[in-house]
Amino acid sequence: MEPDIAGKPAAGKAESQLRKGVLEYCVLAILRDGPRYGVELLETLGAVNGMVTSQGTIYPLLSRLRRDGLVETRWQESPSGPPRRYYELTPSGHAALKEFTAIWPHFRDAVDHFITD
Amino acid sequence: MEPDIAGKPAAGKAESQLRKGVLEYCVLAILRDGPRYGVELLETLGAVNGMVTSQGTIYPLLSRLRRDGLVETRWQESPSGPPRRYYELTPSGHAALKEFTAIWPHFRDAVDHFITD
DNA sequence: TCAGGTTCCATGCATTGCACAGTACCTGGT
DNA sequence: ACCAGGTACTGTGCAATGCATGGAACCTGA
Repeated sequence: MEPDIAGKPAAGKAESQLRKGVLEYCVLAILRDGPRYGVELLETLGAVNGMVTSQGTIYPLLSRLRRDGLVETRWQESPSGPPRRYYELTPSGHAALKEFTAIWPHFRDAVDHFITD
Repeated sequence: MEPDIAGKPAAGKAESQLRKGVLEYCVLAILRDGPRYGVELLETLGAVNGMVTSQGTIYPLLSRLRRDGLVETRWQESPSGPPRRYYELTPSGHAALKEFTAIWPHFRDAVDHFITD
């Protein structure tokens, strides 16, 4: 059992709670640029400050996205290692992402409004 | 049983999930300007686009804040109606708010980075 | 053969927004 | 005096989600 890609064991409580409901759409946004597989998504997320997460988060999340019809998957052999499951946006996934990108600015500005006195 | 202040029964699933972990700090931020009571907080939150919530959300949240020592309360008579419980920040509350205001900009920019291609 | 890295999956817990239901206080009309 | 309606607070139960934990399968290289 290997430790997760993220070196830090866990960020603060606030940061963890912030990800709720946002991580899902960040994944959809990444998939907008083309198909990705699990570990690749982890790396892309971890490259951005404050978005580090772990396999225990990403795989259940991807299962939910698949269950809800927001992504489709296909297996592909890896040049080294076990086969990879590539995730790709469905029309529903595109729609969900579009809906979020419409809501997000309002929400972001609302929080800014309260935080900055 | 009266309906909540918010006219709209419920926003989309995304908007609801967005509030998780943020509402708590918005409340702390409002309390930074001075003591407020429950319904007053509901009105202040509802005045900002995307932050509408209900009593079923705010009162359990306030109970948690009190349990965790982030706020203190005192009862005060109302000019018309039942007595009001006023909430006020403790030093721990100020510290938690300060921690969040330090994290939020990074998180906000991270989401923006993914969303805006 | 076997140790280690890579990739995936499933289970269980804590947190949190919210719907729903209930209690208590005050005011004003009859 | 009585009661309807508004104000304000409280508690319970559910669903969604991040995450820790454990594990299985595949490949490479010593």
